[in-house]
Amino acid sequence: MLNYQPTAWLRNGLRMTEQLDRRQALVHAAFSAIAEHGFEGFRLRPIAAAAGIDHSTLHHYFRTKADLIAAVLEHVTSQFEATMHNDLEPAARLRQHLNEIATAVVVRPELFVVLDELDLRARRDKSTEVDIDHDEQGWRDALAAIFNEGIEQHVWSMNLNVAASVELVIATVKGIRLRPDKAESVVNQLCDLFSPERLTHA
Amino acid sequence: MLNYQPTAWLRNGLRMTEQLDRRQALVHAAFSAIAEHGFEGFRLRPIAAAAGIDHSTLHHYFRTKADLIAAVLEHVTSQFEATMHNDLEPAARLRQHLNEIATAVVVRPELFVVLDELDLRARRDKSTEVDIDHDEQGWRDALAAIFNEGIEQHVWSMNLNVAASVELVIATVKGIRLRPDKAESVVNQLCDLFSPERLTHA
Amino acid sequence: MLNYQPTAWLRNGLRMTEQLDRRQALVHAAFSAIAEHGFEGFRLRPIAAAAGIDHSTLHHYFRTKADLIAAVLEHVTSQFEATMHNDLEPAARLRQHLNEIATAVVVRPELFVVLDELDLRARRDKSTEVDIDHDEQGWRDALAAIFNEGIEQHVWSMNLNVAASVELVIATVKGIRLRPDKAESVVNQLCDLFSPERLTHA
Amino acid sequence: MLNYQPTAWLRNGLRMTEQLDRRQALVHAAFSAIAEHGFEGFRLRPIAAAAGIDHSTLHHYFRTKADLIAAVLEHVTSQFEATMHNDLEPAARLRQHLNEIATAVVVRPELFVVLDELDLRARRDKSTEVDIDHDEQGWRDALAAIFNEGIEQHVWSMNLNVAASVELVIATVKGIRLRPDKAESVVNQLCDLFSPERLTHA
DNA sequence: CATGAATGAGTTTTCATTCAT
DNA sequence: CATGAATGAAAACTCATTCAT
Repeated sequence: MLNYQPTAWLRNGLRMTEQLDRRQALVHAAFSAIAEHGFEGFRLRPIAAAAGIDHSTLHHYFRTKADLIAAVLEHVTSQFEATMHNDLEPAARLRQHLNEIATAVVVRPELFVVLDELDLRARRDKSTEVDIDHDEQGWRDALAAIFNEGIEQHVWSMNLNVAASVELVIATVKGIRLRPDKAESVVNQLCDLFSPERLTHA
Repeated sequence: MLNYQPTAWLRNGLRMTEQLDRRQALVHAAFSAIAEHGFEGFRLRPIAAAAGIDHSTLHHYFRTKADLIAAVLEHVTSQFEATMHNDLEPAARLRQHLNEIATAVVVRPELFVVLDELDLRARRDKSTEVDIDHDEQGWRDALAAIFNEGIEQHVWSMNLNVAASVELVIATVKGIRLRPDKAESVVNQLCDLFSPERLTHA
Repeated sequence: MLNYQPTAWLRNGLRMTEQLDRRQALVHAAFSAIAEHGFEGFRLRPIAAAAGIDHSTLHHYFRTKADLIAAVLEHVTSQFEATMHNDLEPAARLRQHLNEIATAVVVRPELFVVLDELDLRARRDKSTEVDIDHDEQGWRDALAAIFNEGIEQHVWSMNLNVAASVELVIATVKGIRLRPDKAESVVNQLCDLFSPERLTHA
Repeated sequence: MLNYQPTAWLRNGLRMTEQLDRRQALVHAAFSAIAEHGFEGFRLRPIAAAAGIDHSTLHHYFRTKADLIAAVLEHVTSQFEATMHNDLEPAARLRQHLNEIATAVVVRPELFVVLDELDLRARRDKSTEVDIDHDEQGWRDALAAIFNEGIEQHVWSMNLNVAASVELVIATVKGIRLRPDKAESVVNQLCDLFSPERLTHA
């Protein structure tokens, strides 16, 4: 049961499309181009054209191609200020969080496509790696908090390997990013496996 | 508990580096180049140079860049004739299979890096998509067989969503592909969640 | 009796060689190259070099080779805004017109060489064909006007096949284009055959 | 009234298609390729393929591309051993000859297309020029004979400029080569202009 | 005679970037 | 800010030709 009401982080994304200055227009055009053609086919001229300016003018806003890519990366990570619902109990919070992600994968697939391109790129580009890692750490911490709290509240057994569970969630989300049609069922299956009724009895 | 003894499929892969003709040399060079620089920086001249031939001779073996990429794709997928241990009981088979993958991610990370590049590329290139999908379907079927057999043998509850479980496993593996250091703990955590002692009591 | 005073259309052509901007310089260089080596040996690099620019800069002015050829074609056809001397009586007008062409063949043979190359090329290139045909139609009409007027004024017999005569003139001119040394005598011979004193008595 | 019965020279051409050895097959393939794509697009590989051999084997038969072209030229000129009907009176002979050419232009247009390509090429290639000129000289002589005989027999006035008339005929034929649909009416018009009834009275 | 492999010089075209205006 | 012009390095690909087998 996907919730098509975009959450805070998605509204944030949509709001950006209004009142954007030229710099933002370029970042958006670049973002879309990467989503569509990947970095392999990422060229500056079409970006400038999409923003309605000459391709040499683009260099006024971004000195080099790398600078533009950095801006796109920043744009993408800024979209992931996910809202954790701290009022919910841990298991529900995990489910809610994963469902929001699944929804986002369906509603804004390009965001995840570009993220994947950046993830792959991070292997060759240190600065990309740093930014991505920083962003990911926040997520990692939030997930760890859920599990730790759950263990504290005896929702989950003390034997639960928190670090491994966090990485499992992250890996699953990353693996499902490019398959929107399967996102919902996969996160549900994962939540079911983490379901307290089952695990606490173990 | 990583098993550093490469399995059949990995030995196969390693054996390939000996006694290779020119065509294979080119595929290998291309494979390595993609592993290192991704498709973004994938150029033909260095490939030819690495194989010790003139760049125009490369076109004697592969008419176009796309042809070479197709050969790389084939090379990569041919490495994944994973051995399923059908003698083991389902849960152990799943664990064994995932452990082998985790091992492979550590031992031959480039294989998974290139696979990831191809996965991303498949979004823009139909023929890549077809080949990848075909390959993935075999995997999907093998995993489904594990779960179905497990349910039949009452290892897992009849309520287990087989399709979703299969996709969860696949997503997890894909998500962990680029993080070798976390591969083992993540697959173990996933296997634990699928562990019969827990699920059958639910 | 060649008249070496270039007519309006030739002067126009000669004037073009002064004060030309880069685009024109490229068209001129291309024109000369085609005149000298034909399309068979027509390469872009020497054109750029002749215009004193890098060969990549050429693409700034003409996106493709075909674009440059189109510009050459336009340049060539623009040289043929032949002046018909409507004040003369039909037979004299025909003679005058053909003499001007004969003169031009001698004075600017390259123009006719390139035209011939384009004529042959038109067989394989639709857009070239369209432009050439359009240009030729103007000529055809002007010639038809001469003959029709001549018949009206009883200079020529009503039995004169106008269409065939027009085509005969055109064919003759085309056939003589590459033989400047024979141009004068051929057009004179043709005019003599069309000479009224002879034909009206028939 | 075109005569669609091929004359000796055409039958000759058709006979060639039977019992041809590999060398001839290559020449034929080259001829067709030039007819279709001109020298601009004339490549050896497709020729070899059309003859069913490897492209390097082609060099066994023709050391260089130029050698193959020379063979094509020879093939083409060999097709023009036009039969002059010396039994006819001069004017009829001219008409008969031109009609045969007009027919040929319609029946075997490729022959004339290639001839035109060669004509243009002769401007840059001395050996082509020599062969073409030699061939043309035979034609020139035959035409001159017609006119001279005609003058002798008082068919045409002594004032007729034989050389100019010969060139006029040649120019007309060359000019009409690429326009088969107009060939008949043009040669008829030319013959009419040379018609004795008219000219002798002048 | 036939071929597959190899080459080297060359083709058009692209693209990020710079710079003068 | 904005642009058109220019560049240089490089891209993929082509092709006539040679040579060993």
